[in-house]
Amino acid sequence: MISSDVIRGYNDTIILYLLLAGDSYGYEISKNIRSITKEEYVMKETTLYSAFSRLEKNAFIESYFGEETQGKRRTYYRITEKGRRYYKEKCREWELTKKVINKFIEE
Amino acid sequence: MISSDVIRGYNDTIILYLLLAGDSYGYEISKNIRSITKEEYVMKETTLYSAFSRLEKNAFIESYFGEETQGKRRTYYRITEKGRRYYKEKCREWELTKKVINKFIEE
DNA sequence: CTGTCGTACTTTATCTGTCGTAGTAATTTT
DNA sequence: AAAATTACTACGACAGATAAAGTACGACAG
Repeated sequence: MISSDVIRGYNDTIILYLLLAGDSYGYEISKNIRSITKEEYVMKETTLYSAFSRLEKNAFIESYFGEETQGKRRTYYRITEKGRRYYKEKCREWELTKKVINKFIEE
Repeated sequence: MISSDVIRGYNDTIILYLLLAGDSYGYEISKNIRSITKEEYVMKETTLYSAFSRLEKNAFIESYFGEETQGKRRTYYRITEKGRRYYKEKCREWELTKKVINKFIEE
């Protein structure tokens, strides 16, 4: 099991990555994370939705309502230019973080 | 700069790693982290000392007073068997975490 | 036609770890 | 004599994760 304290700080990055491939909404993103990681990481609902509002507040994503005429209305999210830049920054940071933590890990 | 949210959850592991090499105390551990990471990661004092008390509460480390006859008295820490097991567990977790996060990172 | 399951999301409240600020205390360097 | 270094403690604030519960709609089984 992966402790949430580790991925904390990368949940936003994970969401942005999935939005790079196209607009999406909560439930779909959640399912994509599960399938991509083969259930090794499952983002909790509340974590996901609170990440959305944080990302939107920071203008890394924008939201709009879907056109579904049936079922519950979806809130779609689109990554912004600022979001793309942030994502790239986090990718660079990740490479550094890996190097740093690796120094304290024995295989 | 490495954001603390990323390493959060590995601070304990970093401390345990350094204690594997022998008993030590706050200030020394702090300096060792700086030098090992070439200042790329600097653990804040308060973070460090609060990690000590958490680790001790969980019986991953034990403390004892140093014998210095001068200077401020040091609190030394020793890793326990339970601490060693926890450390190994975190190492395995780290390998999995790397794999998971890497799936969402573009170089 | 009722209950359950799957989809999709919201609200509230709590917990944990980090960190800013400040203070204590002794020694060493300038 | 002042400033820097060593070594640690106390307090309070904050952010992100999460548990629990609820809302809302459609589909499908019995």
